[in-house]
This record gives sequence, C-alpha cells and structure tokens, in this order.
Amino acid sequence: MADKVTITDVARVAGVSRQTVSNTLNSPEVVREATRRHVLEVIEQLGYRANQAARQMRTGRSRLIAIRIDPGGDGIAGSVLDRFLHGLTESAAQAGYRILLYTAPDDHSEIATFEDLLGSYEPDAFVLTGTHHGDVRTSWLLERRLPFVAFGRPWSEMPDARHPWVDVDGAAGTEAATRRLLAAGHRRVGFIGWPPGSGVGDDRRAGWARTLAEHGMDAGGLSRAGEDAIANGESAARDLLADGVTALVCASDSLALGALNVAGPDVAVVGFDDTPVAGAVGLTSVHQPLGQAAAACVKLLARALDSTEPPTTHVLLQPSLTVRRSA
Amino acid sequence: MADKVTITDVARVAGVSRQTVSNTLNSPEVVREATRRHVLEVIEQLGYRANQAARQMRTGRSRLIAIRIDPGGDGIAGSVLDRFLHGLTESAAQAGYRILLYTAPDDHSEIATFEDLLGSYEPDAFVLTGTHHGDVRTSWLLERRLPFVAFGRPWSEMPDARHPWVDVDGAAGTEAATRRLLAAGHRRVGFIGWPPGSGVGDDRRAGWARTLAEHGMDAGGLSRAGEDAIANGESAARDLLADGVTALVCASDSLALGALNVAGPDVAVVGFDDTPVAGAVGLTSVHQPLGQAAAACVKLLARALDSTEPPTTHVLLQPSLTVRRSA
DNA sequence: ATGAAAGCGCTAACAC
DNA sequence: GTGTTAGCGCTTTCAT
Repeated sequence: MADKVTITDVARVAGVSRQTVSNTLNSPEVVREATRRHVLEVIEQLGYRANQAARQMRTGRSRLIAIRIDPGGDGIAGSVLDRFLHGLTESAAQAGYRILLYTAPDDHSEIATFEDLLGSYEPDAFVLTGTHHGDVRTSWLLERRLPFVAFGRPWSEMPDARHPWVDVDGAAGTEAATRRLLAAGHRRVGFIGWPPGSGVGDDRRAGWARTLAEHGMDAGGLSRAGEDAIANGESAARDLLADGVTALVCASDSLALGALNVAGPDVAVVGFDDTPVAGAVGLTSVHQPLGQAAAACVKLLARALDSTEPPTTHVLLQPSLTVRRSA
Repeated sequence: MADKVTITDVARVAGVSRQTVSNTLNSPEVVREATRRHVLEVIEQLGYRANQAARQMRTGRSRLIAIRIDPGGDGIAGSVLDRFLHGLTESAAQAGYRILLYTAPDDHSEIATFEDLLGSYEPDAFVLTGTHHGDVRTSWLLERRLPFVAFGRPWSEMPDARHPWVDVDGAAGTEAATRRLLAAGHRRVGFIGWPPGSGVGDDRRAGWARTLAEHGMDAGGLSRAGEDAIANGESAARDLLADGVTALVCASDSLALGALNVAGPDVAVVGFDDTPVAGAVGLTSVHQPLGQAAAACVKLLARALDSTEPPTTHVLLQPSLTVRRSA
C-alpha cells in the first residue's frame, strides 16, 4: 500500500517537524546525525517519496529533461537515436531526472513546443539532436538562457553558438576504417558521403581524406551521393567501382548497404553507425559509444543546472570499428 | 517573452476573476459565450499556459503517461518500439498528455519503478509492452486499480487479466503471407518460429497453419528456431530447405534474414515487422500499423482516465503485407 | 454567470 | 539544530 505518504506523515511518525524531514532530504549537513538517521529510517519504512509537483511549485525545478523523438528517414539511422535515448533515460534516472518526450515536424515547430513545454511542464533542460548550420533552436535557447546540451557539435562559426555539447569524433571513425582498408592491402579506397555542407558528413569525409594523404595517396575516389538512402549508395558505388576503387568507406550504413548491393565479394565496404542492419548483413561499421554519449549529456546538464553560471563544456568521444565480413 | 504568465495575469488583463479564466479552460459551458471568447483572446495574446505542477497539486492528475524503453535484443525488433513510441508521443500530445520514459532490466524492477514514479511524478497511466504469460506487472497494476493499457494481448487464461489492450492480429499477417506464397505457386511453404509458449509466436504460427489447412495441405514444414536471432533463422531454414520447402514464412525479420542468407534466389521468404532491415535487403514483410496502435492506446487510456469505472476495451488491428523482392 | 476563500505538499526564510 | 510561517498557481466548494 503506497498511498499518499506526505512529509507530514513522516514528521509525525518520526516525532520531528516537517522542516526537519525536508532538511534531511535537501540539506543533510544541517541536521544532527542521529536525527537524520532516524528520519531516513521512517522514510524508508513508510515508503515516502517527495511529491514532484509540490516540490516543483516551491523550487521551480521539475527534474524533467525533454528530448524530441522522430522517426528517422529510412529508419536505419533512427535506431541510433533509439539507443541514445535508452542511455539517456538510464543516466538521467541515476541523476534524479526523468526524460520527457515530444515530437516536432521541423525546427520551428520545435521552438513552439519549447514554449509550450516551458509554460506547462517546465522541463529543467533540453537535449538537442541533429544540430546543423545556423540552427535556430540553439540560438533561441541561448537567447533565453535556457539550459540545454546538444548531442552533436555546433557546426557553425557563430561566436554565440557556444553551449555544452557532446559528440563522437566522426573523422577518427573514418580514419580507423580507412587505415584498416589500407592495411588489408587496398590501394584505391573510395568514400561515399553526402553533399558538402553538412557538418557531420564533412567531418566523416575529412577523416578518410587525411588518412589517404598521410599515406601519400590522393583522395581521388570521392563520391557524394544525394541524401542518405540505399539507392544513392548503390549508384555512387557503381561510379567508384567503375573507376577502379576496391574498397569503400561510407558516411552511413544506408549508403554502405547500397554499396554492398552492387559490390562483388572482393570489394571491401565499411559503414557508419553500426546499426542493427549492419549486424544483420555482416557489414563492418564504425560504432559510436551512444551510452557514454548519453551519460556525458546528463553530466553536462547536471553541472549546468547546479551552478549558476554554466561553464560551456564539450565532450568528444572516440568511436570504434566493429569488424564483420564486409571488410 | 513567455515569462511566467499566471492565471492571475490573464484575469487582470481580461478584467474578470481568476475562476472565470479557470472555468473558461476547464468548464467552458458554464461561462457566457462573450466572456469565454474574450478570455480566450487574452490567453492567446499573453501566451498563457496552465502550469502543470499547480494543476496537478489540485487535481491529482499529472497528464503524464509513462512507458518503458529498452534496447531490444539484436536491435532489429527494437525499431518496432521506436516507431510505436513516436506514434505514442504524437497521439498523446494531441490528447493533452506527455510521455515519460523509464527503464528497467526486468519485470520486477519495473514494478519497483512503478512505485517510485507513482510516488513522485505520479503518471496518470502506464503503457505496457511485451506482455507475456503470467505477467506480474499486469496483476500488480490491476490490484491497485491503476490505469494502464497493454500493447499486446494478455496471453493468459487468468480471469482477472482483463484490462484494456491494443494488438495487431499476427495470425492474419502470416495468413496473408502464406496466401501470397501459395498464389505464387509454392506448394511447400514452411514456417520458422520460436519455441512454443510465447503468445505472439504461437499466434503467428497459427495463421500459417490454418491457411495451409484451408488449402488441404498439412503443416509439415515447421521449424522452431531458438530465440530470435539471425543464426537461428539460418539453421532452421537449412533444415526446411533440405526437406524440400520452397517458401518460408518467418515469425520475425531477424529469422527471415537468416533464412535469406542460406536460401537460393528461387526460395521465397517473408518476414514479420517490416523493420528497416527488411527495406534494406528487399525482404517482403508483414507490416504492423504502429502509429494506429499507438493512437488506439492513447484513446483507450483517455477513456479510462475520464470515466470512473473504466470499461475494458480491446482493439485488434490488421497488419498488411509490404511486398519486396524476396517474395 | 461570476467572485471569494481555502488548500493541495512542499521548501525558503526566519524565529527559537 | 529544530520549529513556525508563508506562499508557489491552480481548481473546487460555496456565496453572490
């Protein structure tokens, strides 16, 4: 029976005032050791849990972190967010926060949702994903000094785009992939990416290009597919293979899957994201430490939420290569 | 500037009392038409949003629906929950609810989380997924008369296991798949499923078996793989193919993927769930209307939350067949 | 149809 | 170190 135990009940049973119970929970150092212990026991025994709504009214803190969930394109990339979300929920719970979900068809609607949420549920912070050049969401939040962290670097030159972020070093991932291909004896290693301008895509391409350069090779075999789709990976791969390329580094598993479809057994292919599809078809892929990324987000948020002047902090995580049949 | 507009501000600007504003929102029929309109205008103009915490304290309703998020096995099935979650968030928002996430390693921990959540954030309802025989979670919630809906039928004979649920007719899905294979001329259609005892798996097998029976064929080509994994699909398929089967209906995309790996181009394969992987490899698969399922869950919950004595209601949705190269 | 008063559970100030 | 007071924003009686 966990029925509505209030702080008054705890105080009565423990034989102290309500305030002492509150202090035991929120400012333990101000309560005498013996009292503290006793109160804690009663709390345990009664199964008391502080009511969030009441606490929120008084403190203005909801202990809620909001994040957008969207069905990612072909669903392949979607699983990345899925895994990140799980890690986020877990890390947040450990830090005493819960995750609140919302959707939005585009960035401007998302801002409208910010306003809605802030006025009603009052989340303490937001986690942004898929940030991009000139992201209106970050500027909106920054202007209002609302706490948030971005999963993804701010791909922008704007000086005020300084905010906490967590990201995975994409270039390091494609570098590892390229190195492996080179070590396996491949001399013509191509890259399939997206059109230039996307920070994430450019970063991944850079890792490939710089590794070839280090080996005194020129980054000739480059193909920019259109948007992230299997069909685009197929046509891009066809072009490069006709060019004499024998190994392919791809900016995503979707593109890699397309490459795999048109590549013979001797062609090596490496994808990016290590999505479930990669495991299913035996595709070697760059793996992102999503659980760690989520934990880092929560850590940064907790820090920003506790100190008045949040220090801008960044965390850049290193990916690893999950090796399978394809390379 | 959307800074803390309270009901008092609206009342002052509109020249009415606070209650009239509250009534306009919660009992519109009790307010005179002209007043109502005016108040609504002021609300809009001021960007007022009722504070949830305050409302919750008074009414005891949080307008929060909680659901567990877990990284599903090989991640392939995980994308099903992902899509469902998105639909749920969207439908819930339309009904004035938000989705709160939590994790739990097992069913018993999940019950502990119920208690925790109920004592602090007080979600109005829970959405359960992956219900199974003798599910302790449903009985726990039922005993305490806590509102919840299960996505998945209660696969149990227990008479008190009566609660709202939404599900997709798995048997109808495998029936459609089997019919298509038969129509394409296949005479030996096998089935790859899981060990008996799982409600979901048994249901999907039943659809295949009854369709063969209708055609006067015996359901000989049956193979029960172990748990849901590609490797198990491979070995099961090998056995059946050696037996002379030319087409395979599978209980999941994971199993189907395994079948595809060992099947020649003339063998037809149909998966289940229409996950992103299916699209990627050209696998025909049974598609579940996840968005509709989510909407139905919210509808059932909203009904249960509004009437005192919640009528147990069920919704059984029909799947469709997404046809691709594999069949 | 509209207004006044009370109180949900909690914690920041301030007294003791 | 502990108890008392007040009030966060809202809605539910009850009076007008």
